[in-house]
Amino acid sequence: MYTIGQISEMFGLPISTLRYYDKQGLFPKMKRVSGIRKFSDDEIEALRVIECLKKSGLEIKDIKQFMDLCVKGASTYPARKAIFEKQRENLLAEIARLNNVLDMLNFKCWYYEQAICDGSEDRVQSMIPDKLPRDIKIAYENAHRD
Amino acid sequence: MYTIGQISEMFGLPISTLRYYDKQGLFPKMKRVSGIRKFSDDEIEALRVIECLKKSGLEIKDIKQFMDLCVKGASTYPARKAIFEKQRENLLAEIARLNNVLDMLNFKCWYYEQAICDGSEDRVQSMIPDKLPRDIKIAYENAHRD
DNA sequence: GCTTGACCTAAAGTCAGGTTTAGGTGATAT
DNA sequence: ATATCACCTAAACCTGACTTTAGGTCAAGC
Repeated sequence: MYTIGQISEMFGLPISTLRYYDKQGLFPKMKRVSGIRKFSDDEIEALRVIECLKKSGLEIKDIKQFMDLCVKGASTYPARKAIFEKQRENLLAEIARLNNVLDMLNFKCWYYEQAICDGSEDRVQSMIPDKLPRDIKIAYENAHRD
Repeated sequence: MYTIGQISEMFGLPISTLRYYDKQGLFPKMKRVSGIRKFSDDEIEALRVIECLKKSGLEIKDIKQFMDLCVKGASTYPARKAIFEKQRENLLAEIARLNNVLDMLNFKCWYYEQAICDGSEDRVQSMIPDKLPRDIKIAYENAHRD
């Protein structure tokens, strides 16, 4: 059993954040002794899950939903799996999007490199979109595909 | 020359957003005729750049900085290139992070699949971390690497 | 007996990136 | 001449995830 201050140290999270998470219902099993929060192994595990789910882009209210499912036992395994599967779909789409953005940035870096060489954007502008070098053209096309 | 309503249609952006961008200084060259904004090709190009830079995760104030560089002419090509290069570094790091998160989600999906089969988490818990199947173990390790 | 330190609460504040509201101007249509 | 429409402004409001503030409890040390 740990106090909020000890948990704050352990996870490198401000005490105010831990109290905020508690208020949002992220520690549904947490006990108190004369008003003071007692963090047990359950809450430590919950915090690890919270950090994971936050990294994956889930909102607090969705994390709460997951925590509530956890309390309800084995019958909620499918629902919990569904949350992770949906988030995996979201993440795959996001990674694909970011790879297109990366191509846009690659194109822009190349563009300004040419402009710096030439002292103007005229030549490089005139190359868009058909006279670009092959790999740059591919990046340009990826960047402008939605 | 277009009105704010026409541009709103063209880009599918609310008028309020265009006014907000203007207020943030994202159209440094924009003209007005008796108080009314006139969007020219310059502003249309600016909007395309804004959408690109926003997709890449840049904040409004950084986009403003870029727009201000554009106004200052060819001497700012290196500074503009630097902005894109820095953002490319950020994005590469973000994509790498998201790939680790993806491994975490893959692991969690597998975990609950096993738990659903077994009707409990006992067996799958006991496999962590050394008795996991090879590809799951790799996902688990990637997910827990920072 | 009083200060310090760790805990507690409710409520207000912060930040980004907008959106909404309330009120105003000027051209066109009935 | 009056209603409507597209534009304008400043300022308030919104959301999410916290953080800060102001005030309160309680045990330990001097």
